[in-house]
Amino acid sequence: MFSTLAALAEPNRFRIVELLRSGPRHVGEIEKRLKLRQTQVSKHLRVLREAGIVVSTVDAQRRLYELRPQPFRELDDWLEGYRSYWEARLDELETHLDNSRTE
Amino acid sequence: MFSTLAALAEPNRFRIVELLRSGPRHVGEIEKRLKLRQTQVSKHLRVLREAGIVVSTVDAQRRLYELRPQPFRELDDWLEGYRSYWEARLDELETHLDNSRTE
DNA sequence: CACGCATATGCCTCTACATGTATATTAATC
DNA sequence: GATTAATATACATGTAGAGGCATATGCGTG
Repeated sequence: MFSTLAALAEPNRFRIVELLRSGPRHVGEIEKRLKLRQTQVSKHLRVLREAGIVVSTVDAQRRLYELRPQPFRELDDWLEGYRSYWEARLDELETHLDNSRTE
Repeated sequence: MFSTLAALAEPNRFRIVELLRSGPRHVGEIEKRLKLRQTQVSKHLRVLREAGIVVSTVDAQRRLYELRPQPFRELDDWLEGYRSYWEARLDELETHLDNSRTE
């Protein structure tokens, strides 16, 4: 869970994930689309791979990267525990806090 | 969104959030329950506060910290965009990837 | 108003990580 | 088999962040 969150917390990795949502991509595609250096892309993909967020499949001399659903499911499962919490407060719109808020 | 993810990616902050899920707590309570130093707790709470994950209300010389629902809703909304993605693959169980997986 | 309790902040250190540059690896092509 | 394309890795550098320690701030109580 931590590795998932940490991986997604980095802006460029987040962009990569968002791009991969539209379908698998080669490293070179990611590089061009997001205007990143090749080494940056490879390194970020490594972090994403080690976090289980993507998998790569060999495609000739290139590699195709693709999202794995599992970490997203896990995140969703974790959030599930908070859903009751925030849904209970939907109507309040947090106005009861705005009065005495510190910041 | 990044500040939310970054805040949650830190293990001790994650524990604080998990603790607060059961209800608002004072700093001292968090300190004892999670066996952290007071300054650690205060600093982590600051990060969580700046990320909009918690709010503090003054309670005499103490401060009561409480979760805000909004960041969780935002995370959920973001995940929503991936739900169709992973639900489409629920049946496959990713077996089609295990064959050629690189790692 | 002096003291004590609860919490926040400043400073220091250490480690982790993001980037850049150079180079290694692997596969396709001639 | 030498060359080129696609990707990965090693090394160096800068910077942000987490923890520890000391101290400041704020509030209540005597």
